[in-house]
Amino acid sequence: MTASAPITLARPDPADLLAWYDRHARRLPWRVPPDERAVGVVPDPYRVWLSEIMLQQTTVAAVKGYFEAFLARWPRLEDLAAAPRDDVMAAWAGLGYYSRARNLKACAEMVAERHGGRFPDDEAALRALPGIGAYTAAAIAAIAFDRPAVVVDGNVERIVTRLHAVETPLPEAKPEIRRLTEALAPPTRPGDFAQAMMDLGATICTPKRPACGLCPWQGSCAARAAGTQESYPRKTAKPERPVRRGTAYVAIRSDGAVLLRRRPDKGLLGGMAEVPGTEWAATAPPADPPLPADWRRAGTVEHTFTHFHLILTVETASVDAPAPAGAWWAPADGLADEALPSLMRKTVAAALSDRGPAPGPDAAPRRGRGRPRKS
DNA sequence: CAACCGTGGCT
DNA sequence: TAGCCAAGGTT
Repeated sequence: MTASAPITLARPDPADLLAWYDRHARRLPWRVPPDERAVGVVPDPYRVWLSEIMLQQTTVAAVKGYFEAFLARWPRLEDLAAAPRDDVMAAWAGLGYYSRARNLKACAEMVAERHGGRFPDDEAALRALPGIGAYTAAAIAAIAFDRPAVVVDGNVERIVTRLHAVETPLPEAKPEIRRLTEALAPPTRPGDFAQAMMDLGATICTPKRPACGLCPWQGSCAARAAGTQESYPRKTAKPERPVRRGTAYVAIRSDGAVLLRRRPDKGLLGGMAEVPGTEWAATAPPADPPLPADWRRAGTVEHTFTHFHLILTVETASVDAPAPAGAWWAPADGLADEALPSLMRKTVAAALSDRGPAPGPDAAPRRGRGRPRKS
């Protein structure tokens, strides 16, 4: 339900937003800016798709380096389709939500084989590809092909619930928000309109302390009129995160190599590499070292996932033995090329730093993204 | 359909 | 600084 707005509140005009976008569009590596688009420059669907997958639940700041690294290494869709899956997983390491990387690879292969290397331009066909849901299908259709698709993401939800002071909490409010967005969308420039909404949400209509004084719709916003903009969108309370505990074993060979294994494809960190360890449970599981050795405690690593907090006891030992079945020794200078998620990088770093002063090139705490280097 | 699935930037 | 939370998808 929507609060009744004062009659002095003008209806938000999409033309005002597009005019704002023409002047303030962010320049992003995957974007064709409005002045170029107006002159007939068309976006590369491969880049639009790659950026949209990376941007799912992920900030622009975190994506930029990865996007550029992927594009440099796999400039075209066929390159990505032909790449070894482990290379793609390793390049994705640190970005999170690793099913995206698995689906990215599967999608590239599917488009290469079943669509002749060209992305389809309609929502239904896009929606059928792995890793592409309702939002991403609409975003690619609108941005890459300028098709009149209605794009509803977190930015749009925030903007629209503020404009109309929608009292229904998310996710209940989604159908209502979609109707309001459809009513708002202009018949022209669907790609620019979608990107304008995202830029507005990212730079003006921010979750906290929105810059309403700079907003092209400041005279049309019910929440702004009431001074309650920060309270939208309403959300149902999130459950608190339980704690899980486990032990990780960092075996270090005399040449510095580290023992790794692969996690199963499904579930948490699926398809990624890890050091051997116990299960993670509410009560610490019993010790289960991968090899007989003189294990000693190297420290503790804490890591917060989306739905639980992990406290990992790190044990380490010097081991010179063949790798157990299913595991392998990763050379010390090759760890950067392994598909190690951030948790496991922290875990290995804890063991190496405990091991004493032999600070490798990256024993120091990483600032910014430590991951996306070259290759 | 609610639960599951990561991480780092920013306040 | 400790939370908060981001251009969602899949099952």
